[in-house]
Amino acid sequence: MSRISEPTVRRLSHYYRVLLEVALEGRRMVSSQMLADREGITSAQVRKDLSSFGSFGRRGLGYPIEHLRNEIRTILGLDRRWSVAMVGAGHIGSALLAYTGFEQQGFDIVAVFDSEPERIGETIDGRTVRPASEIAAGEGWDMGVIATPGRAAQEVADALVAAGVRGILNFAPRKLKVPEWVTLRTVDMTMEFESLSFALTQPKPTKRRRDRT
Amino acid sequence: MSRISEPTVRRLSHYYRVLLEVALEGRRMVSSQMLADREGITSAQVRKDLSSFGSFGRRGLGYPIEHLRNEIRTILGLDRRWSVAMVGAGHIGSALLAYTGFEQQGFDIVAVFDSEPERIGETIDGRTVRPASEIAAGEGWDMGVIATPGRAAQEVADALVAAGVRGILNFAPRKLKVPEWVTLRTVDMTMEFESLSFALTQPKPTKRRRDRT
DNA sequence: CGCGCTTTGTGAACAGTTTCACGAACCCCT
DNA sequence: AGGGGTTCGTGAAACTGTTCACAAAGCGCG
Repeated sequence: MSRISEPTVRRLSHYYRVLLEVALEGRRMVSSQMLADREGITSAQVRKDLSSFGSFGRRGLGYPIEHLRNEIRTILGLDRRWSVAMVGAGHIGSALLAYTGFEQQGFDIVAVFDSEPERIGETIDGRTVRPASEIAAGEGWDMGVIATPGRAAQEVADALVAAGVRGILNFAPRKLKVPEWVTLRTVDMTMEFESLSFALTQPKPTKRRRDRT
Repeated sequence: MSRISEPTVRRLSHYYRVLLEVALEGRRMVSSQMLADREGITSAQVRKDLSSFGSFGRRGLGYPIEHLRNEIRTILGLDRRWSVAMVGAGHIGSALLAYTGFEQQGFDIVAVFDSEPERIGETIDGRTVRPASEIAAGEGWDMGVIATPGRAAQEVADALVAAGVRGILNFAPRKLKVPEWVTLRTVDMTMEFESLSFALTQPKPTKRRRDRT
């Protein structure tokens, strides 16, 4: 019942998906061992994670899939819808807009902005691209996604903060500064490549830790 | 001079970029404090990171930018080119193909595969899309990128392993199993959204740790 | 009902990472 | 050449996260 750590949260996302899978297989209960196997982690880890927000399992039986899934949904805040502003309608932005998975999870991308004059007014997957200057006015978005080139990222982040978002997902290869009440997550694909490059460069088959995701 | 930990490697990527920035500002030396400020971390962290692969700094002066940058380039394996196979020519795959930043860092996406018959033969940014069945034959790629729907991901990963890649960057929202000699990195955007959603759901302004990237 | 089997929940040990704190090295100025 | 100011390198301490190991709970079956 203690604080839920960041690594635990990330694993909860996985459990949430695996639980759907095993539910579809017709099961009602699932053991920590089975979850662990599908995740490539230890069963102790699973139990510790799940125990951090309550005792749902039954000894000798495992965890009730439906109930556990509902709990996780609540913990992760997936029992509501989130309104999201997307900034940057270039390659990455469009790709994200086209992906329907976010909407299925409750993330509605309700506005799209770009600073390229020629893209303004264009329609992408049903949303009209608007000028970046309109961001700061804000329309009650919960989160913003930054999919612009690196040089514009900080400026956009500032505008999103001004617009009142409380969370930002940044795909630009830049460290951004945001006030402490705004949560920032950065996905830096170049860094991922470099991390791979490092691992492949290591002379010894370096004690290669399991994928940290 | 000890082992370089994964968190350190990720920060090295950042230092590498920041070093370019400060070099362009005309400096020759940079202090751990200055690097730390731009990264939003502590100077002690920077020194620990850099000391893990040698002593390059000069007390009282800081680190020589050019030299340090070259060191990091070597450590990260960015002093050579890597050949990369991309699997999945959908939205995400195309977006990655269109991004020129990877090539600039030494990552050459030299082949593109897809399983959709209608996409085979299509040309995306100069590369012709080939059928996924040809992956396993392999052409000496160093790495593979998986940008397919989740259900196809494991199959693709197996093919890439058969093709002899030693690193895989996975964008599909799935845990993949690969042999221990293959390094796997997963970028799961849905999980990033869920992690944000969790942070925004927390009642208290939870002790919100700085962006871990 | 009692025994054997399974599986949870958790304190304790362990491992890995970050921060602290301070001696040593180095520059610059007088 | 000496003193003051800066900054590195690094052992030690603090912290965070993972794994271990085992008592307790619960089922099924004879």
